[in-house]
Amino acid sequence: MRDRKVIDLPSSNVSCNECSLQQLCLPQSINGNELDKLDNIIERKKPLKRNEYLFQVGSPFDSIYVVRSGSLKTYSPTIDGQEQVTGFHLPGELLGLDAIGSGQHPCVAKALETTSVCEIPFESLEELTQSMPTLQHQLLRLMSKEIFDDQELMLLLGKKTAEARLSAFLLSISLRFKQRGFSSTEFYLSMSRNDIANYLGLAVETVSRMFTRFQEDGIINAERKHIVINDWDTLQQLAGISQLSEKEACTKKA
Amino acid sequence: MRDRKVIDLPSSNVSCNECSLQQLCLPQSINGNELDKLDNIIERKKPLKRNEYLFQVGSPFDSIYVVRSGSLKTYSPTIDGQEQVTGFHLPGELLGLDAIGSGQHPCVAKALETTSVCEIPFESLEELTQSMPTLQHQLLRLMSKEIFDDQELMLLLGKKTAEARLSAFLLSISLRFKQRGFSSTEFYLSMSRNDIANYLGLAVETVSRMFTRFQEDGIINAERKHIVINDWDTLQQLAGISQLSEKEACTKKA
DNA sequence: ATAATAACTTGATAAATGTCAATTTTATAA
DNA sequence: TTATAAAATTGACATTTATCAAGTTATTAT
Repeated sequence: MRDRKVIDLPSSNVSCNECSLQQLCLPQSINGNELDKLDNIIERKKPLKRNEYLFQVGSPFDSIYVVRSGSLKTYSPTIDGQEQVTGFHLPGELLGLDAIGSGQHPCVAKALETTSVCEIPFESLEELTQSMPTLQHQLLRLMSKEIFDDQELMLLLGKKTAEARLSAFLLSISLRFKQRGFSSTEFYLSMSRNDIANYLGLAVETVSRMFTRFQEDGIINAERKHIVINDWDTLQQLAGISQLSEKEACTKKA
Repeated sequence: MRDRKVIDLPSSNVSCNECSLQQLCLPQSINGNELDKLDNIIERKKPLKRNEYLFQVGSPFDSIYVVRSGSLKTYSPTIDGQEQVTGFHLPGELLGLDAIGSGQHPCVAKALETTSVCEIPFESLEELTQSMPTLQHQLLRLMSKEIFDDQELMLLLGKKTAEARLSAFLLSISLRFKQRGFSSTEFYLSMSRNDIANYLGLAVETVSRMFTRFQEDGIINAERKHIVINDWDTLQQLAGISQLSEKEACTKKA
């Protein structure tokens, strides 16, 4: 996938100003002087290696995080020792918004590959939003989007067949790669089949079978984590969700 | 249930100051002078009758809403003409937070009974939060809580048996009644079995059978919408640990 | 490079839940 | 009130997906 990227992912010390993720991130639609202020409160942490944790369940909530490069999964442990994967997080996406209410992280965030993040201390961010209405608005928008996205997933989990779930998952990933300037038809999945199954509320075996079937039907090519989408239209039909709403929610500016 | 209520639900023209829902609502932890300011931007709408709409899919987003009395359901139409119920909303709970991002309501809000709401124009609210850090913080907290709650539901839909889903649903409703000063062990459900099934990602028939089984096992008394919870502990066990407790429950009775 | 481990795939079987159909009960409207 | 429609329940059956088991392929560590 690396050779297919259209934009460069920000390396560890680039400022918001120079960051290619600006349009997907908090800085969207804030400008020069204000951007510098935001930039000043952001801490750029040293990259996480695969399987390292960004935060654990119960960790005190101090900051929200934005993925700069790489990817993470978040998951909540259940009473009976299982895990429920609640999301995958690609560059430009926020983590930790679910902890503001309680002051503690309700889930674990674990790097799926070498991953670097920006840390945004929440108190400073709140102070900053007091004098920057556009920043506040952007924060609210991003939180709202997360609520909206979660509801889409609820719909998926509640109503859809295994086939539709995997289709929707692949389309979602594809779309998000596209928004980040990568190919939407060929990419590497950083998460395991197990993670995908868990996220979609299915057994690993079911997911594996679906991958095989999609490949047999010529809809995709899947060689382990390397995915090529051959037939976007069929995939959308199978997913049975409105790609419209998804696009609008992601690209439209309020 | 009406004769069991501990607090009075606010009637249509009571101010935030006098409102019994203050501690569950946006005003939480803001005081006198500031409360008046919030109070001033809030519009108290005339009550909705059963089956009337608060907003429709695609309605422009101008305001968020707080339930004063009664209840609503929100649902999203799917591409194939189905509906997915995304939530039930009791007094003190917010609606419309999922529309901030796109500027359009992605779901329908429909009254389940005679229902009155406070309308809070979002622009005014954003302005107000600029000078009221505590109000901003409370808004962020409530949005965060919604994200958190949605993730809980995702977990339910992804991982749990029908038994666990209905248990968790009943416990959730019970808890929310309790927080509002009503009995947590005896209440009326304002939503139909169909709505519950849809919300939980189950067939109506399955929900109906579960109600019957819970009743046979003495866990609850369910006469249509009138619910009495007899055995809270078992219900919690069922909600938490699906596989194990399920077998116990089966051998216990059958 | 090789062994050990983890991830993935595939098949057979079982279990849970959905679907269809019929009936009863409750709610709504004439 | 009675007629009509809607909601809820129950049973029989079908289907999807989970589970169990085995084997294969990749990844990691020695």
